[in-house]
Amino acid sequence: MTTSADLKTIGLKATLPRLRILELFEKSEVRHLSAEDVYKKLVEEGNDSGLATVYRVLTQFEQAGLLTRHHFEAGKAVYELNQGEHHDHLVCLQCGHVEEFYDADIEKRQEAIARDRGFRIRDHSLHLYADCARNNCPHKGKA
Amino acid sequence: MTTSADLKTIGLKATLPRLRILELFEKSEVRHLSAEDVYKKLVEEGNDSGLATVYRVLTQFEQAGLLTRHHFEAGKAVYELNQGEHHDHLVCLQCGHVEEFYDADIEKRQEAIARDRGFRIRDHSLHLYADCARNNCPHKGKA
DNA sequence: GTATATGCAAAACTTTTGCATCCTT
DNA sequence: AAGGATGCAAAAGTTTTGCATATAC
Repeated sequence: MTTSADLKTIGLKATLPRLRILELFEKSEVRHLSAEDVYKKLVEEGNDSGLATVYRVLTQFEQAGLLTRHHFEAGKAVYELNQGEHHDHLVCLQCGHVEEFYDADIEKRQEAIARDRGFRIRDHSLHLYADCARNNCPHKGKA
Repeated sequence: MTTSADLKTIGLKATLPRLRILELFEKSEVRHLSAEDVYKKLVEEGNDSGLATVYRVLTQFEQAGLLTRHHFEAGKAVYELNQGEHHDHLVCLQCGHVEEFYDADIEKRQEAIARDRGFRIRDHSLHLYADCARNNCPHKGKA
């Protein structure tokens, strides 16, 4: 749980929109949310909120390291709570479900590849796009 | 080199815009081009071209397997010629230069990870974002 | 009280679509 | 000749920005 103090620590005033957006990510079952997703949820909850503020807050949170931004294959960005542990993404093309994974071997190879070429990795993204199951997508039919 | 015949093979008429765009990718030093990049180059060359056509053609070429689309971290898509050999990308955050690489170990691990979870990989993207060298970016200073 | 943040509306960008005209086959 | 392709303009979708008002400290 993130508190007002945490926001101040990163140099941001603990305003209502910021607290609400953070809480939303912390309580959401769906980890990856777009600006539009966040905006809609805020509106559903009542209390007015502006889409522009959502974009501004998401950007600030990303710069502060609270959220991580991804682009996947769609034309818009999605954000997820940054909980320290790095992971990559396995995205089902059929139902859109996202699973996360971490593989130490892959991480090591990436480091080695960059080092061999004289690069220092700052960030990376690995997305596997796949079909999760035949007709009955376990995440679609939730069976 | 791609010819009119190749376009017909994939069910597309060999029109001037399509031939010009394909040639552009084949002759370009920069492998990754956005729709806007392509459009500008066509305009520079003379002969009128519409941005809408560029988008349509790029999409068709991608569906036909001639081009591959990537999203990197910017808000727009870039395309590159699909020359058969799969590869991943190492992008320099300082100078924007893109190097390509292929690592069999990583490919194998990806397959294994997806298989373990019951997924079948259709596509994937691995992007390493890094700094290529200290001040004198080899690709910036071309030294 | 002051500086910062918000909300609204307008703008900037990327991409898509409708439609009359043009070009390839 | 016929159907698909193009170009223009308008629209749709995402993200940014200007500015007056409201809020946190």
